[in-house]
Amino acid sequence: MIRYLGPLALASRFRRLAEWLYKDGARIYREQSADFEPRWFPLFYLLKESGSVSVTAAARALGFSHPAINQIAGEMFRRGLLESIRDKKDERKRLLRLTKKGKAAVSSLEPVWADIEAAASELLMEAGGDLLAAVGRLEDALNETGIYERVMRRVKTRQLERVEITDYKPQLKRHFKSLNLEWLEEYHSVEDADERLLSDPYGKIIKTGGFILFARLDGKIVGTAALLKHDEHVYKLTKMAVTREAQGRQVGRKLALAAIERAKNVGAVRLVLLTSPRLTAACTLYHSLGFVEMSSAQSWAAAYRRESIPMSLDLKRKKP
Amino acid sequence: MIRYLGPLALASRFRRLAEWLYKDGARIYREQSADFEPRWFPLFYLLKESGSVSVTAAARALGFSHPAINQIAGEMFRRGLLESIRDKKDERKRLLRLTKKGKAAVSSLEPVWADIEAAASELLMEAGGDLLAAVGRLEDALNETGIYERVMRRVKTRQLERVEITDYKPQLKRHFKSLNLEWLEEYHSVEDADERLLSDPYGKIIKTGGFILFARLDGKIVGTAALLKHDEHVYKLTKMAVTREAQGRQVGRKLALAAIERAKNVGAVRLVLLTSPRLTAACTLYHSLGFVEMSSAQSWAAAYRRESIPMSLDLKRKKP
DNA sequence: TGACGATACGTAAGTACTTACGTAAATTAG
DNA sequence: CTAATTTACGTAAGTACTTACGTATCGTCA
Repeated sequence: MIRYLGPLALASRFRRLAEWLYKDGARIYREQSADFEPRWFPLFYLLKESGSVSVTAAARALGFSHPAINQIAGEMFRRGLLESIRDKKDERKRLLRLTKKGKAAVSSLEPVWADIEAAASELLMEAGGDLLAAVGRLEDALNETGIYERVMRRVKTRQLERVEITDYKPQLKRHFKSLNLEWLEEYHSVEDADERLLSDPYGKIIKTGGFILFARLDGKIVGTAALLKHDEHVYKLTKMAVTREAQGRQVGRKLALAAIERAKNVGAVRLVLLTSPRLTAACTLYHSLGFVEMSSAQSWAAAYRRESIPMSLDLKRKKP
Repeated sequence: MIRYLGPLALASRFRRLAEWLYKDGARIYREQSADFEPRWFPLFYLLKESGSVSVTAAARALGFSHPAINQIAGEMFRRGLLESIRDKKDERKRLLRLTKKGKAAVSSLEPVWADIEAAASELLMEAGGDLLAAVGRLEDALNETGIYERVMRRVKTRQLERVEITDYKPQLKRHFKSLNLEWLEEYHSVEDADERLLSDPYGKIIKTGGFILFARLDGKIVGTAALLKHDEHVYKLTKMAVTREAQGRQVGRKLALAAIERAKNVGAVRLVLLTSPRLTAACTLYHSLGFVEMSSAQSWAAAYRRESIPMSLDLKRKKP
């Protein structure tokens, strides 16, 4: 039985429950020789209570898409239960309301509705645990944070844990160059300044008091990042590159987190970087880590045309 | 909000919950660049656990229709995740099982499943009230007695209450004849014996110690039944007729119940009747009231060819 | 053993929604 | 006051199932 699959199969079970309820509802109306479909009920009830409602207003109120309301309204119109008039104040709107026949149908349907309601209540009582309230709370919880966000949070921490960070070693030098070239070739042209720096990472970065970090995933080097020493208190995060296949696996985040940690450990109070608004993923990452854009202060400004947004992170302040 | 509609809109709410879960599931797999649909999960999981399963066996196990399994299996086959072989022992059966690629996919999917499961558990925890168990009990309750049966039970008692029973009065004489003629003309030809009895109900039925009852629905006479006195202890229920428009509204049941009550009150110990197997609704009614078929005892046997099944109710015995 | 209903499967079409997209009216921006 | 954007609605097509139905194979009973 599907029940053993636990929460994973909840969706299927909910769907099946809905189907049972609909099917039995249809059978009940048919047996009562009432020309009425269970799926009409929400709109029918809304119109009974509210008088006249526009298509999208009904959709919002009932939690359906507007074409669904359109289709249901169409069927009810064909049965003569519903009519529509253009809204005088807003010619786009079509106000739906029950016809005389529709209102008459209410009184013959109401006892059946009452019976269905009573039967459903009995059923919920048997199920116990105040199912209705629990479902309400489930909807609230989902509204606040969807399944997607909840799962992704877990996926990301798991991925983050899979990434290993290692320091610069001479035999990793080639990766520093190749990863950055891969990135440069995709987004820009490779310039002389790039070429010089990438060919001598030790001399240009580490010897001047900076650091180079590498990220390893499943034993393979998939990303790198450099910390360039600007002065005693300020380091610059630069030359961050993650290979295409490993993107979206939190490699960049792990590198950035490691860089921040390292900067703190060597007594830095501020971390700066340059990025481009075109690199939305990077910008989102930096923002989420606490970096803020610096509108002024161009003293250490762009060495390359492509880098247009300077960002800065205060290492002394706690994260909000 | 739809929530105000209470249990009546439960079906819609379940459906929407299912949709949310599916949609977010799809998004998660997509983002993980896993070529996997949430709807495959139940079959995939079943095959992972059970090795190889036939189409209908899978459908039964998962609670889907077999075409659903067929379609899902088709998609998984096209992706190379699933293969099928004919069952050697039963050439009709097609055994589904995961391919090498499918089994390989399991290991990459399992961590994601674990994350989804954890997120779902968290969600259920937030919803509280042990929703999963409550849903299980709801399914059990529905399996035992469907919504349809539960509602119809209520509908029927309500309808039963709406029917009023009155005794014979001269001004109702014409209804006794017209109701029975309507019935006779639909199911048989009208014979002389019918004609004579229907034209003189007082003389033929009441003067000989019997009774005639009428059923009134919304002020209109819609049904009738007669109790013919056979001897001091045995009465015969006959000439039961309900007009077409009022059928299915418990008029016959109310008449029969009133007749039983009346027979008891005048000291009868047994009620007999003749019916035809063709009249399934009538047979069901009589059975449900406790009448049993008499295979022997033809002493008071059929006066009319059309009535072939004699039935009898012991008025002294309590209902089982 | 040969006709018979039962079972397994495939295919087609229906259902109750959805997303996607196009048009017209209303609102806002410049 | 015109242009651009937003909103309301209708239509088309997709989705994830279902029911309905046709065909092939299987047990079984006279």
